[in-house]
Amino acid sequence: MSLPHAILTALVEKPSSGLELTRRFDRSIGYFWSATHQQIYRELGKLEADGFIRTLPSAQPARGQKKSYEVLPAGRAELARWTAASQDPKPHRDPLLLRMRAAAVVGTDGIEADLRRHLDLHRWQLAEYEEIEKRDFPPGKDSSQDRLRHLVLRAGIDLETFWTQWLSRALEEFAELPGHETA
Amino acid sequence: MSLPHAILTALVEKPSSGLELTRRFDRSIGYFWSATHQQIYRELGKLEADGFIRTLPSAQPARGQKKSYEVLPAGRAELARWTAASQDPKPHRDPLLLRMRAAAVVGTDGIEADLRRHLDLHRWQLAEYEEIEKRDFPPGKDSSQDRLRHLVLRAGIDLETFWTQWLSRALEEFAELPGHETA
DNA sequence: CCCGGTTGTGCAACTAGTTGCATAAAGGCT
DNA sequence: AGCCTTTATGCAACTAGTTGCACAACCGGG
Repeated sequence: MSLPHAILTALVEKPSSGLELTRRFDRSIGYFWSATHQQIYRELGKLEADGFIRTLPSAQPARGQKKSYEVLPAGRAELARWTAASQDPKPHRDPLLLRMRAAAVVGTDGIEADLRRHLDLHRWQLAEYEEIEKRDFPPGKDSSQDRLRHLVLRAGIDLETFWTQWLSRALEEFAELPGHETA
Repeated sequence: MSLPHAILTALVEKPSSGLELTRRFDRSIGYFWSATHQQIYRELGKLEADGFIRTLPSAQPARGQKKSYEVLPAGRAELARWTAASQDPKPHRDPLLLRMRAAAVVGTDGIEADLRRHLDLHRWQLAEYEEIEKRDFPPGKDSSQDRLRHLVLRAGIDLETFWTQWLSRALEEFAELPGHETA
């Protein structure tokens, strides 16, 4: 049940319309909580019905018209409650590790190319994160808010670093496996 | 669509009943692809209907009776196909990072205790993985299968190591935040 | 011998997330 | 004016996963 809170967080940071939220999810919050525009619109409806957000008075509500939302005090309170509440970590689900395990029993034929592709994607994501770090967190920018946000970004950077290293290692390992095509 | 393949992998490794599979998921495959017994039973039914697995002839099928399954050639072929097929990485979803970001806007009150709890859980999991590594992958055990399985376990170890480090750092960071209770 | 706990299998309802498509206004182009 | 693309919002159907419960056989103790 995190999507409504992801949206509340985004809206507290800055009131937005559904599409603006969708774009912001693609760029920043979506790095650790992705959502499609359909999910977002549906959830905005629920949040409004619950009295957590409201449409900004200025905009007239018509289909195809921009409709911006802002967080109400009740929404902020709910967000604070959820943030402080204890939550059990959900078990991981990683198809790539699963495939590696499957490869151990049915053979590694064909998986290598995809591993390379994933490696490229993770390298690309890592570069993007490092770009953001350089841009948004230059030395000196260390208010409480900045420090916390930087911490979150660091998690992203470290995770991508892990994946690039792990995938590199996996590919090296493959190269040493008997029956490997060295051409 | 990974659960059926997770089950096929487990069954290729060793034919099992639904409950045995459930237990094995709790111990090993579940570390990166968790599943409840209900999911497993449902999926076993589908896999049987698809002709990928069959019940071992010996057992008589009655409710409350053990019913073991084994993988048929078609199942093995499907597993090989899936393993080799290219798959796009699914976007992450991490509630803890989301909460940290929310904490940046609504304050860190109350989240610290849960962070400590998570740190303990990750430390515990890390210790378990290291135990398994010592037990199952002593030096010298390095057939192709062992190397691949070890690689998967290494991913688990490295990820837990990352989380323990990140959480420790987050807690240090908190201690330096203005308004932090030092008692 | 029957009663309660454990083992094993399973259904049904619910929740969350994804996919595909529909609708509407606005702006440019000819 | 008519048409095409882009921006913006939204519904409906589907898929995957979770939760709660039910049922059946077996096994031990009083």
